[in-house]
Amino acid sequence: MEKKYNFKAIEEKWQKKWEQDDLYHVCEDSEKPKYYVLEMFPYPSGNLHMGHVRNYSIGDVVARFKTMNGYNVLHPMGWDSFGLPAENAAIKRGVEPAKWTKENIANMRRQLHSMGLSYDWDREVTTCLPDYYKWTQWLFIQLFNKGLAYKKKAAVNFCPSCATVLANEQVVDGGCERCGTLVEKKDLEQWFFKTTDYAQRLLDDLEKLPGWPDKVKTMQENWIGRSEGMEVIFHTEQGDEMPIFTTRVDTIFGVTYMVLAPEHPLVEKLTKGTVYEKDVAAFVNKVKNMSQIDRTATDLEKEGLFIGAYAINPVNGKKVPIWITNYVLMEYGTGAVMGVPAHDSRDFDFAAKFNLPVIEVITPEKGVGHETLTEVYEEDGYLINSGEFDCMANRPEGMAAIMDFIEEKNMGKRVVNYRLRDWLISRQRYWGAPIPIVYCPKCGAVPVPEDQLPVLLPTDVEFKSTGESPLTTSPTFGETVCPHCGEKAKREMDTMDTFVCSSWYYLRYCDPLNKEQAFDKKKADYWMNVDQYIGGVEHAILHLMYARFFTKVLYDMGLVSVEEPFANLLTQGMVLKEGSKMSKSKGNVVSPEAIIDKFGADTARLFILFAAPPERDLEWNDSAVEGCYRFLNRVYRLINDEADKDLIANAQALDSTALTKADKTVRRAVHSAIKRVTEDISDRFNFNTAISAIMEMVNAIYAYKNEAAINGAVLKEAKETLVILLAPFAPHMAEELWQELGYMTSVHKESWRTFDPDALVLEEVEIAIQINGKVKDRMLVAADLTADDLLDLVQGHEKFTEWTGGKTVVKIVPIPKKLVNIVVK
RNA sequence: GCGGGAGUGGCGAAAUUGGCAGACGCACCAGACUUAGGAUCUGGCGGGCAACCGUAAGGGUUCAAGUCCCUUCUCCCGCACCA
Repeated sequence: MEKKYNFKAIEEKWQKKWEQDDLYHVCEDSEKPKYYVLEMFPYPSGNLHMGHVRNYSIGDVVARFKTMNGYNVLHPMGWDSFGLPAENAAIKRGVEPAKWTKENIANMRRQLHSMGLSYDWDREVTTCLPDYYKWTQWLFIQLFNKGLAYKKKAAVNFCPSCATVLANEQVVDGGCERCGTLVEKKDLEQWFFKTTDYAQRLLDDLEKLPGWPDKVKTMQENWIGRSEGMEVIFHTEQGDEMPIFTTRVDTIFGVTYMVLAPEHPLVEKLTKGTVYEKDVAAFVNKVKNMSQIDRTATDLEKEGLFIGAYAINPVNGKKVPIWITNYVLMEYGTGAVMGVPAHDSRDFDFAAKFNLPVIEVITPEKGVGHETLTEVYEEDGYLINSGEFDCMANRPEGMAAIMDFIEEKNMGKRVVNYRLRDWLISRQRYWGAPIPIVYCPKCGAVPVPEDQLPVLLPTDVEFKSTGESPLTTSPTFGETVCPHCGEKAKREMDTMDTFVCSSWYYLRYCDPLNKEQAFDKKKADYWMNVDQYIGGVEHAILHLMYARFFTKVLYDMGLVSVEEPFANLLTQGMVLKEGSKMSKSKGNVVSPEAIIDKFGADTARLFILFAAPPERDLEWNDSAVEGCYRFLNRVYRLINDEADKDLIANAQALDSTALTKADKTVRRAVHSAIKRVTEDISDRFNFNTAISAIMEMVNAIYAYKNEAAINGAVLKEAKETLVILLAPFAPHMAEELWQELGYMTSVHKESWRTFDPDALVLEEVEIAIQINGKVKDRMLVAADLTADDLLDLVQGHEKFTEWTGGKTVVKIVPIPKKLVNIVVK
């Protein structure tokens, strides 16, 4: 009776055994090269989805492959477990966030176990547990002490009806998601990290990351948004300084008006007590209450209002009106802009709408201006109407000359501006790491001393549907004493953005149980940086930028020795069904648990790796999953074939000088599979082609078994190689079959095989005979023929005139092992 | 609008350095075994009767183009008035 592939029994058996043997536990080991492979840790929403399965399958192949190649591999897993969903569950279902999160983690951990992943679970990290967030708080204090954490007023979304702060995601069409009331902007004191201090380094060091996709680097580059320009100080008629930022100072003689952001402090000052005051205030109010999204939408109608004041252009003393508009942002530059309608399309539209004058200062032809400019001119050319700078090329000479002029006269200076803003980390929420700050009436904002950490989240809180932070409902949390002077003091009520927790977890994995420090530097030095980071592209900007920022800050403090956390980054594509992302609302979700139950984890893993290369989106296909299941069955039957047992048991050492043609053919398949799988995993992460190489090898072994004479040594080599190559992809099946082949040790501790180049050598190859690039014939020739040999062979061939059809031969191009192209006329 | 990526059989895809397009798999078709087949095995499978034609469309370079260059189109992702 043939053995049946009982995946359930096999997978459970080996998962249990691996756990008992602590097979995936690692320590620092100076004898071996280290390799740190990391998948982005999940938010414990309750259930694994296919995106997770894909992410962890990829990571697991890399981890197992590197282990088999002699590396000491760190492959950890944990939980990004603070965040809003837990709090919402508390409000909706009355279950405490801690309990809800814990149960979700338990369930997802069980699901991860059922996938047979090679994690060192002794290093599990959970960001919502005090032994982790203690160090998140400690890190906050380090940043605070370095002046990198500071407080300032910032606008938040506020629902006046619910009297609560809303996250951006809770604002729907400008209204509160709960009650629909129009959301207002409210200024609150909030904590920030000074990411802007690191803008230039975050930008420059992208060049040190050749192992990152260009796409991600470009996204980060754009997000940092460096631009070089000038800050020029205009003055109002009344003498107030009004600095502006421009990248086009070459057009400064063309200024015909100025624009301020509605929030600009000068707006109120300049209009107070004038006839413009009321209208301006109304305009400002209207713009302020627009959501950030609406406000920055490109199709937003440009609105503007003259505020009754004038500014003086420092370069020519010209008096120009000051306006306010909805498209100038207070957060970028200085919140004030010069309007040059002739050479900026936005300014051109604005001037046209409000009938403002246009002065041409750049022309395509030297010294020749237009009577009137009917359309914006944004190209380069020659300066005109620009005083002493006339007739210069606007760039680069004109630009440089005007910059020098302005700096000489102290009217402004060259500056670099970034779009990157400081990172707002305050959340008016409960389920996050409390910000470890105490407000003392005497001493001000005082960090909680290290020996008093962690600042624990209180449990005596209420979860109300009004949306106010539950932390504020605790009768015990807020009141404390000042660590400095011992007087009564109040605790900070805000918690940290969960992105703070996930900005350093890769370091905690290096030393997860440390009670004395966030991590031991020696251990971090051993493991860091992460050799391969794998995750969804949706984290391309925020998470990856914050993690890079943290690493740089810690580097500057001497706590780590690397300046970049992730040497190589793989961004995986989405898992789709019927062309769109799996989602509950679309009802096209395929549950990993159901698939594992029906076909086993090995099949699920194999399919998800085989169906597409990892960066590309992957279309789920039920029958293709069955195909992978059939393939594993085929492998199972092949290795278990009773007929081969004696042959393999009695096999002599492989004698490569005494092989039949069939022996050589199957060995070629085996060794080229080793070559291809090795290269596909290590150089390209193309697991799909690696798997197809294994499939071809299986086909070749089956073909070999039909031969009259089978060499036991060759068959043994083939079967063992197959199991080893399959081990990273289908770990349970490989382990089972390795045992079936008579081994008592784990296949996952086995050494990866190297291919024998001699086994790849072909004696004969089929080449194509082309006429003018079209294949006319094929012939079998010795593989070692040189180009000259080929030329002779073809020219002297009996079919030569048949091929050429009697036409004139212009030339013959022989390509060894490939083809011969005969060019005729 | 700007930036990035993609477009190859009925489908997922492969072609790694310019060298025989479609490996591998799914679906489908035929056959074998079988009481039976949604198991397994064997064979076929881009289009066309053929000469030939085929990698989004058009042009170019080359002995040779899916691959290089130019033009255009479509789709996906990111950013979105950044002065």
